[in-house]
Amino acid sequence: LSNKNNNNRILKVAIPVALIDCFDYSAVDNLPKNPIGCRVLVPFNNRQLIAVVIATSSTSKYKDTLKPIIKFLDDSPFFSSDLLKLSKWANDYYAYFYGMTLNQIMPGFYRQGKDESQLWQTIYYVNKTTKTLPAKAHKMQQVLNLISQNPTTGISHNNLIQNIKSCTAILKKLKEQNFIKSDACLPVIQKSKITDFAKKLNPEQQVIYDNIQQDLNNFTVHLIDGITGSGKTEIYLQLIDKILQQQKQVLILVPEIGLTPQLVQRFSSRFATEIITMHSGLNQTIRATGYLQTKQNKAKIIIGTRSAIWCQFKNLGMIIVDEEHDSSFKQQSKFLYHARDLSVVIAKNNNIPIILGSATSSMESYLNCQSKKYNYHLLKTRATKTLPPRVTISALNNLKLYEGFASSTLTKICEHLRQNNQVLIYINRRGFAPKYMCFECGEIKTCRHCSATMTYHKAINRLRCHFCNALADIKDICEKCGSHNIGVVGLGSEKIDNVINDSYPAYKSVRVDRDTTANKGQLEQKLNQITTGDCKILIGTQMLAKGHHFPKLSLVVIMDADRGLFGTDFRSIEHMSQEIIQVAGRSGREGKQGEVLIQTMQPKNQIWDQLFGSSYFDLIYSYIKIRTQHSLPPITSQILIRAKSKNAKFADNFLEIFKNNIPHDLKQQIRILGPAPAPMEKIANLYRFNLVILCHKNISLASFKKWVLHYMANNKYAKKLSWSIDVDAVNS
DNA sequence: AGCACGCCGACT
DNA sequence: GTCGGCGTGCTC
Repeated sequence: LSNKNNNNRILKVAIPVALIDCFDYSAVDNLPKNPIGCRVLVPFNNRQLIAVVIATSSTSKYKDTLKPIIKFLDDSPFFSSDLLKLSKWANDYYAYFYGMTLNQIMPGFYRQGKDESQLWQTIYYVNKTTKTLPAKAHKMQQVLNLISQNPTTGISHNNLIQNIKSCTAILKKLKEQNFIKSDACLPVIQKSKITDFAKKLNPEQQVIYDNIQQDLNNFTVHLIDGITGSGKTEIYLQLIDKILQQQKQVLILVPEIGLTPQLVQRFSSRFATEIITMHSGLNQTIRATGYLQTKQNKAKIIIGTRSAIWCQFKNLGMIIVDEEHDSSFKQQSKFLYHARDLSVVIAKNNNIPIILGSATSSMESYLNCQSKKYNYHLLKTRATKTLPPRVTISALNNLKLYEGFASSTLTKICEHLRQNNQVLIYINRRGFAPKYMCFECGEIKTCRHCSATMTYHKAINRLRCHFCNALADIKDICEKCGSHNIGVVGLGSEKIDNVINDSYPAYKSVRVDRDTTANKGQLEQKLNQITTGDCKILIGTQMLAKGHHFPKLSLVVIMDADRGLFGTDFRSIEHMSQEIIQVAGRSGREGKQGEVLIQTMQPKNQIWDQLFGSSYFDLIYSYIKIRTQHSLPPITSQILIRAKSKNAKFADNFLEIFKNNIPHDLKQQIRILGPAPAPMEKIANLYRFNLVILCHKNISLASFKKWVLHYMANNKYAKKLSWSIDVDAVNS
């Protein structure tokens, strides 16, 4: 083995720079037994960078100019061959630079060159000894007693200093005098305790469970299309149980873990096993520890957000992607991967089942079911025997509104509150009012840096841009025409909150939006207030629409359902449908039938019938027809090429020249739209332009992507603006 | 990507 | 005379 290594002393490494080729270096000292996948520190230009060995070789075309590496950072591969294979595939599919891809998927802790020894904890154990401590050594005795309480497992340093302040010196003394010994190891995951038991599945759930359960040892993709409250999670839980019995690991992906503490709680109350969470809210050390625990097969259930797919599983048995339609599975910067789609690749590589679940499944998944790539499972009754909510379409036409509310809406809210139920008022817009307008000349205050109107925030009595966060002072005179007839237009969550407090002073309300709920602690506290029934009226933006479970909620009011009906993006009608179905699903659980009230200026629009009169599948099917007519995704594959620059013309020209440079043979297979300004043309002083590439689904774009990457890496204008290649973009 | 080098204009 | 703007080239 070492002979073989000696003949392959040239290392091909992937370096985190925007360059396509890997770089060759010579290795001086002994190589690790298996160098491929190890991190190395290399000299690069005038810098030192952390790179990853992806191959060894006996030759290099840079033979004469090879530099030696500085050192190996691992003595065994940090990246398994499985992860190298997956990341290479993802890198090529999403058209990125491999060195940067590897850098991105590495936990921050390891990206900084640290290694696992820095994650170890010191554990103290008692030594069997006949010696006794001096009678006066109270603190020593106290520390020793605490350590003695855990004779077999020992007690960690961290745990000790939490219990007894500043005992480091004492510990040292105890160790010197042989009263205790210490050992270093990874933190142990506390097994969760079972406090909740499996519920009997209803016939519909049972059929799905049986179907999936009969083939748990092969690659299969299942879509569970189940309305809110239909009991998808119970099916997941019972399937997970099966996988755990096989001693295998389970990965559960959720859109935003910080927003769903209830979900983690639900999982940990059902299994006596090692459960960890993986998301960006954790600090680097905790995250790296979880990563290692997963790699060592010590973590059995991994609940995480999109980045959790880059964990190295030892014995993965199943993947679950909850709320699979959610666009937060798509990374929006740098390496633009889709965690749901890559999960399917991971399942395939591991020959294991994967379950996608949602009440508002994505078009992509429906299409894959239609083409029999995925297995389709429908859950159409609520598991708790609660009737689906009663839906009222409330026409606002020609009505005199009270601060955005129809009087019938206010009456309805009263009715529900009197019955001691909770009411949710959904307004997908934060701030007090989205516009500040001159009623004389119609001038609307826009952001200096963005092509957006500024939102009035009453709490600070200033205008704020929701795209770049810029602030502006209120002027009581129009800058354009000098009129004093100037003020706010439209509704935001802050205003609704004010109106509700004035209208229903007897009932406590809570507002959940990014302005009032900046950190996770606040959200959890507010969710608690809601669950205990302390608050009667909930006012919220999207934050409240996702995945939460409010047992006492009986009425959902959707203030402004028309927004999104005529969006610029071809996906906006789909997103609006998902949003309304998701928020409507919050009402009526635990046996009570809920009610949903939709305020609209378009009561005759057929969308309301489609949304609530038929299945979500039928609705999506009607959208699919439209996409088919226009050859839009997901009927076709799409690549979005973005360019942004301080100079609008420059970004526009850049894409135009790019378009004209596409080789003829590659042009044959694609359709090009644009370049055109992005829907939000200017954000933070940068002008954004898009070029859309569309292509028939069964034509490979691999060579096109490769060409684009080469073009960008070698084009001198590409360095003067910021560009991205977004494969399967979820927004424009 | 990120950094050095080098060329040019505008300040002490 | 020098500071710093950014255009260009290079990385095994």
